[in-house]
Amino acid sequence: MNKKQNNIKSIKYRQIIETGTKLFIRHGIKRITVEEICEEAGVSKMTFYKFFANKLELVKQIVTGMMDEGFKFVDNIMAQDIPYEEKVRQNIKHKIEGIRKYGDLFFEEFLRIPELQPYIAEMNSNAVKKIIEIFNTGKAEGAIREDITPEFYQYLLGHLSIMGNDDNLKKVFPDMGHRIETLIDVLFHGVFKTPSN
Amino acid sequence: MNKKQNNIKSIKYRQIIETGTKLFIRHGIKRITVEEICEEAGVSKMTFYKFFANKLELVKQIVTGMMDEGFKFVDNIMAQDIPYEEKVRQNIKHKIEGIRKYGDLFFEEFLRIPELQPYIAEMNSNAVKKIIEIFNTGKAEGAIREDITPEFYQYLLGHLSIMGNDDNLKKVFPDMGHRIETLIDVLFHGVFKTPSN
DNA sequence: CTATAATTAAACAAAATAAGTATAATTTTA
DNA sequence: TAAAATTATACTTATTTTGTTTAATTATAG
Repeated sequence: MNKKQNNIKSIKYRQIIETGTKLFIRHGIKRITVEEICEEAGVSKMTFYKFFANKLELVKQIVTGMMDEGFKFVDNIMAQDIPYEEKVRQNIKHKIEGIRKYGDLFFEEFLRIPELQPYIAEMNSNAVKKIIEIFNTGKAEGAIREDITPEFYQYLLGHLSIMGNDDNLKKVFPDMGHRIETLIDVLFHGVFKTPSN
Repeated sequence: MNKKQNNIKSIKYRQIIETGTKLFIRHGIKRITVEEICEEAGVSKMTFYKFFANKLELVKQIVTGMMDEGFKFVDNIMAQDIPYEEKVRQNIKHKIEGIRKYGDLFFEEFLRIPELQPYIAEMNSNAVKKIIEIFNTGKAEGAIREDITPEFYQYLLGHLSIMGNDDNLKKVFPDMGHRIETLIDVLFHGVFKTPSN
């Protein structure tokens, strides 16, 4: 009746997650085999299959972990006593840094896996909910212009992300921090109620 | 009787070589499939197998091409009218740059492929021959100290290569050019007959 | 110390992927 | 426009990967 397996976040589990993440980032998902992850993580195949039904379940849990971390970060920022605009800026920068850190290879392959489409849709929905939540906070605080709709806000955020990772823009602003700041300044100039408008 | 296939270095052939090299450098040899190379190179599988019996034959031809290019470079340098010591310096720098450019992944995997061991041994033997040839030129020109043996010369070169790619040394001398210059200065100080000795 | 849970190692069948070939059709090129 | 080069497709065979089963080993809590 001793239930040690309740150490759900056991050391082996974390080793698999970390190694999987590392290998997926470097080589993409399809190139990496379960056995490879096990060897690199110093874990037997049986242990892997104890925690994950298959490779795609591992992928899901990695992404879920990333999302959770992201939500936690957002919540921390939103609880701070700083201007709303500053909160949004920090959130955006954190998100884009995350995308950069994990690289395109992993995300782009992840998004195209047919079996994962329902999961991806749900993650997306969660993300949108969070964005709307932030948006509503801004509205409530009177920090966002009245005529900006949530849809347009989302649209701006999406394009900010695309532009922030654009290779041409990287040539113009090589430093990521500066690039993102500039993009926020330009794209969100008319969104926030600052002294200037 | 028209023999177009005598375009041995045809455009398709070069595309396969280039794409294969690129993919092997990024992901190593074992992870890359023949079909993947074909797709990326815009070439059908049949064309691939016209030029190469299999993936390892492609690997061989890539390495042979690299070696040939290296030998050509050495011959050019040696034909120039510059001090012997300067020739050796340029050759060493070129070789180490080559190793860096192709990265560890490709070379390390390449060197461990069992089926390629005879080929590797031959390439090695050719390389050693070339080194000895250069050494003998130096001896003939009186540019190398009398008591330096070819074996010791080779030993020094080998360790120069190892040290030039050492991560710890990279922290001390981040710039590769400076690092190699310094190593040559120190390790070969007693090899060349310079005004100072 | 000892029972129990956790992990491993090895062997294995089934599934999936990759290799390599044969054929006919299409495209290039001279 | 005819020969050569290339492709597309379909296919068989080989190899790799998956996921499971089993028994043995290791770690741990009481």
